[in-house]
Amino acid sequence: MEFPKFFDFIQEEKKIYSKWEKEGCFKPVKNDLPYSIMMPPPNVTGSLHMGHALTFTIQDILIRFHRMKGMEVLWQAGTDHAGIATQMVVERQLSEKNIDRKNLGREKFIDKVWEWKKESGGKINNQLRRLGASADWSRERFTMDEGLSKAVRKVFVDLYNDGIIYRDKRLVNWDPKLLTAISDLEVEQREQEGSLWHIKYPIDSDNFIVVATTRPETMLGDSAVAVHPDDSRYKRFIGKTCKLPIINKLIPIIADEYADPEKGSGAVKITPAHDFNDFEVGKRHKLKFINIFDKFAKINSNAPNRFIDLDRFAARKLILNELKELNLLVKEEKQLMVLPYGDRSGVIIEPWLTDQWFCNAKKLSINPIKSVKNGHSKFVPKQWEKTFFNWMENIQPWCISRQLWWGHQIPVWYGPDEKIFVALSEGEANEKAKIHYGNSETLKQDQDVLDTWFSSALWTFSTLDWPDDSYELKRFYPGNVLVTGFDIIFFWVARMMMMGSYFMKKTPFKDIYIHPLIRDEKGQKMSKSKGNIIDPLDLLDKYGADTLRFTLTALLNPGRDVKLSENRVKGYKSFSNKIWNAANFLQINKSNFVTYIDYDVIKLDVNKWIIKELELTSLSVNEYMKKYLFHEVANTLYHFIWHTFCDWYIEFIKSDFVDDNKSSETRNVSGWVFGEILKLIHPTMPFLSEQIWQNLYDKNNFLMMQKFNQININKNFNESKDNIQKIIDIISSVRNVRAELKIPYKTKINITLDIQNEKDLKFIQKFDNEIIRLLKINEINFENIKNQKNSAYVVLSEISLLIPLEGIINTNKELEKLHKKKESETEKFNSLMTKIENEDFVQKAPSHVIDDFKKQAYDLQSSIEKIDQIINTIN
RNA sequence: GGGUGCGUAGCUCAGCGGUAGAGCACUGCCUCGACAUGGCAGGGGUCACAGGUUCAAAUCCUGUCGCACCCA
Repeated sequence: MEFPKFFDFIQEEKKIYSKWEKEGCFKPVKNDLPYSIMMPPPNVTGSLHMGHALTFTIQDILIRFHRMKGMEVLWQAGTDHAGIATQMVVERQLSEKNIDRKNLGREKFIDKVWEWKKESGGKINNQLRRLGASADWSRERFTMDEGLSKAVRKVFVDLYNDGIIYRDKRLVNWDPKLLTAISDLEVEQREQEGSLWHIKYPIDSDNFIVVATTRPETMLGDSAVAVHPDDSRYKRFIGKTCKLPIINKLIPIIADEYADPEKGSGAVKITPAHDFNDFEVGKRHKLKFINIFDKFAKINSNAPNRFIDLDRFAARKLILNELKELNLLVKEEKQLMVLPYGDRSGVIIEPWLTDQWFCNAKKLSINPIKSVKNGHSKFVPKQWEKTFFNWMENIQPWCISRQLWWGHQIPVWYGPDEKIFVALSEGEANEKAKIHYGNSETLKQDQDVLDTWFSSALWTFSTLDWPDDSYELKRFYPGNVLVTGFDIIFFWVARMMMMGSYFMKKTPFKDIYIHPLIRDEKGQKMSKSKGNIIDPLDLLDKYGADTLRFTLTALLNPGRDVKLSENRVKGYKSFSNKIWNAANFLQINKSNFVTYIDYDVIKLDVNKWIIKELELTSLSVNEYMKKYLFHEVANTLYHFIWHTFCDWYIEFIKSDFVDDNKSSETRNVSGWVFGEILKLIHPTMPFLSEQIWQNLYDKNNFLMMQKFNQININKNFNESKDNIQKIIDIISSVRNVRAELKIPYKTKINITLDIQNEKDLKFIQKFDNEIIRLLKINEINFENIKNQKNSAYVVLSEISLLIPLEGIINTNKELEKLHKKKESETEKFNSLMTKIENEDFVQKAPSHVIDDFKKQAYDLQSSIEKIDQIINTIN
């Protein structure tokens, strides 16, 4: 068979993926042990970025790995409906056709959104396919699906009946552009330069109090001035009133610890309806809540006429001008401050007093906190627990209503007298109303929708058909692990844990693996404005999915951000190529691509050795997978495949293929070991490995559906492993001498090996042909090293090696080297001996350390003695 | 201001009580029938600094300096 020179990933990846999908490889296969990951649903408007590439690569590695361990694996896929983002996208499209959402009406608008979704929503799912994600697309869910919507309504009704959801008038983060409340998490705190204005509030004809504020326009809604109770400057004013300029009404001067004597003037104006801190102060002191903004953040009719309808920034200008004229503006200080911006709209968020639906997150947080504390849910790395506890223990009421059209309309109906009916359906609400009023009344459903995260929080069980009882629900809840970046610990982990533990009585995942963020090569966050974005689709085109996946995996060490540069990806491209070429080599040499071998019939040491190394590698990979140490998985495989298998094993066996006594065993072992390599690398490099498997092993059965072999060597292959290591050491040291002395390979040399140990001698003699071939030397003499001038010497612990260099090289240099080596070994030996002779050490150190030190000292001593002998023979 | 990490080879980082490792980069040699996206070999580090604990510290503790991120 003609083996293509390169893996044509552009052509093959697509073909392989669609074969997998067509054959149903991504669906769970019934088995004893379930394994499930609930894919955190990407936003339906989203498109693949580097963060997605990382998080879904990790998930796919875990999924493929456990599938190949023979578990019943479900990777639940889907997207969320992204209320604000989607509504914005569709609105923008409509406005291009000069259509206003409001003219269209709610129903028609929602139809438009569904149309959009059908055409261009969820393109990220196809991008995930390109990455190789083996999610069960046949079970794909969308948070607006009927089933999931049913779950949303049930959760709302239950939580309302349990008193956890309630209606309240509170300050919310109001987005005056999108005209909706948004959550704390959708508010971005941006640092920028601003001003602190000091303003006089007159007390009487002689006295005034200076307040400092960054938002003078809000003084239209001031209801007090607060000072610290212990602030001696202001103590005498507490309980008095001052005149609020411009409005010209009297407001009280109150004592409250919220006023910070160090900050500004120490006196602070209190605007309870427009600041979160002032809101609390206002409640404590029973102040008036004066709302001065409308929903566009323009001044409303609670302010004097000339301000009405002014935008907040225009109002600020006017107020400052008037204060200046009144001579009440003391000074303006420039300072750095942090302002809240809506992450979708990009405008400054306004704390605004409105009626909203809230969820008592405090109550819901109790069980998740418990289950992390008692270990039912574990954070990996553990340190993230602290962040989680910190957030959960200070959790605020969760505002769940949004003033949007796209989303789950709140299942609440109002009677003519505003009486609330909470029900699973309109019909049920009507029935309740009939009972309440005694006759049919027209009800009006709440116009608001629920926060997207309200439905996403149910993802771990709503996708498994809850509230219906299904096989999948019983089988795959709770999931094994949640994989996510730390930036959404709060979005995902916290909310899903709250809802999961409330409705399913168990937290939704056993492990919570938090991975780092991807940054550019300088460690900067990738962002459009910085122009440092690396597009994963671009990398997929240039290097293929396997290489991108392997790169991400190799760079993924816990606790540190991933600094990615295209050069790193380029580097790992060579690794893909190496694997491809190893396959090519084995194929040329007619390896048997078998999937079973009998360890008991293996005789050759190289074969025992490589199987032993494979076993060790496989054990490490399993250990590292269990601990989510993906960089170790990648490094272990990289080292084993490239250095152990390709650099040494393949080099060793080249001669076996032409040796009738050895070729048959080696063809079996090389083929089998390589198949196991393909299995081990498959979770990280699924396409390349599958392609080689299809070409060489089994056209009819996919690699991705194979099971790992339990490599359980009943015979002891350790001896071969140690012996082959000796051969490797001999070869390396001769190469070293050759390179150091610059002896070209054209110059043929001989070597002499002086091996005292009979067993070693016999073993190494068996390998003389391999050594001669790999070193390109003439011959090996096995004899005691005698006095011989003009030679190079190497001392391995129990083997001495001599290279006669008569006429080839000047040996003075060699002598120098030997002296240097003796010096350094003597130094090491002495430092060991001081330790061994130290009584404290002998008494306190564990015995295995002492033994180890003694052995090291012994080895050094015999090595030094040998060096001495050789030096003597030369002299 | 509060919190969480991090300062180890030129770069990116492992190691986290027993005397320093990897990948890349660099240097030299090599077209030898798998692979130049390659092979062989090599140079390079008082493990930020200062104290302390210990028989033993890159590793644990305290402090200092520097950097990053999160929350006010």
